[in-house]
Amino acid sequence: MHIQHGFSRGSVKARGGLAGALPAAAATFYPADTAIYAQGDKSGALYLVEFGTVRICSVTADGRRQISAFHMAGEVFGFASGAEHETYAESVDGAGIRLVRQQAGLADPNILNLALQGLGRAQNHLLLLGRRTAAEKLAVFFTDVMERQGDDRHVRLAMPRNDIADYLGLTFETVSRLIRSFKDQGVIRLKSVHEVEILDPARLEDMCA
Amino acid sequence: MHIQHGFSRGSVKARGGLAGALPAAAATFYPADTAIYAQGDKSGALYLVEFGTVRICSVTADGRRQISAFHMAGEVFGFASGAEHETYAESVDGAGIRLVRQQAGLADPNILNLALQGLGRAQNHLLLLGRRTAAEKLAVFFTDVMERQGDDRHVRLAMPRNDIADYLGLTFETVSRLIRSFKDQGVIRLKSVHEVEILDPARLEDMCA
DNA sequence: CGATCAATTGAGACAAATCAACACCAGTGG
DNA sequence: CCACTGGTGTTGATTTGTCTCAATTGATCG
Repeated sequence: MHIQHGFSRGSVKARGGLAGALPAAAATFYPADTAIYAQGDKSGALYLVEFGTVRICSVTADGRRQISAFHMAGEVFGFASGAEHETYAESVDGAGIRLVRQQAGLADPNILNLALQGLGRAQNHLLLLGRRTAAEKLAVFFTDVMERQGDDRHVRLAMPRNDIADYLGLTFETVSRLIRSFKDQGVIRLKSVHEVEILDPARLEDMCA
Repeated sequence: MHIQHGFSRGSVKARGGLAGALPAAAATFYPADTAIYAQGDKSGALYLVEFGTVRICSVTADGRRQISAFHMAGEVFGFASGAEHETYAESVDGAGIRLVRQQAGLADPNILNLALQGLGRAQNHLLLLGRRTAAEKLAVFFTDVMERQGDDRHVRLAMPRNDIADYLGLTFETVSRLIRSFKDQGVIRLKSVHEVEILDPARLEDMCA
């Protein structure tokens, strides 16, 4: 399914301490829109994002998709409760992925912390999906990406509008309209389709409700 | 904040193998609508539901509430990523809670599995909140509770309509109307406000989409 | 420089929320 | 025993946020 390029890189950017003290391993480059693991694949392995962005997806029987998380440089993903993955993971934009652990197993408190971090984020996202308006959703999304990218003035959107929509529980048209609306209100400016400049961070904060 | 009754009970109903091999400890009874832990409380402890139902909640700044999970007999809750709880837990209907672990810590693969189970459920719920219609949400909810209660014909709703609504990302009026609609379609029957009989399980399954 | 896919924009439809009234208890006290 | 009361649930009328459908523009790439 996916093409594995023989790609390797020096050291992991230890962002946020997530990746601390994890063993080194070979890295793989996944071009845009290629699968990292599929639904039904044997679980156990954990992956570290070196660069690029990864999306974790679920789908309903009739094909509606929900993106449960985006993972960026320094973050670990691949957790599964059973023997098989119930979600699937894809590279969004071309991502370097390091295999961190073949058998997520016994006795690593580090792993537990990463799993709990994932759980915390998921709970936060439940609140967003269940109880926030479309505008609030987008404001929270921008704020979140901003913080994770470490720049409090710019947001680089690695993913297409459709992915943002599937992450926020909206349609891509609504996402597009909201971005327009933020622009009209002077909260943001579009440097390009994928580059957002935050003109009024305070106002953006307010919009998170 | 909460009244701790001196309550104790023999053995845990080991439903679904969740509670296997966890050490025994004192149990506490929490009357309906009392707090088990609050947002901001120090985290670390884990709790086992002996009987009754517990809700895990988050709230927005302006008070909108999302219930991220209900926990029933045999299930463990209390996981938190940081030093403090970002969610809060309350007894729904009067619940017996056993403290399972004071310091969720090092090297217990069992704990990791429980956390991963929680993560899996959360991801499932993200799909529900983000991509399912109101009717689908309720159908999934009934199905889920049915399975967890082990009776494929009856659902006992320990929680009020408002809690169901906050769990499914709806309003209680909509929940009420949907129940009515299910009844009109002959899918369910209300034995009482809190007791649902599934008349047509196959149809209910279909409604989950 | 077409061709293709992503993004934008508009008009209208619809699902669910909101606002509002009323019914149904269970508990309390007269 | 019955009226009273407050909470929970139901039902109705209406509004509204977001989706759907449709057309157009804009980017990207052989």
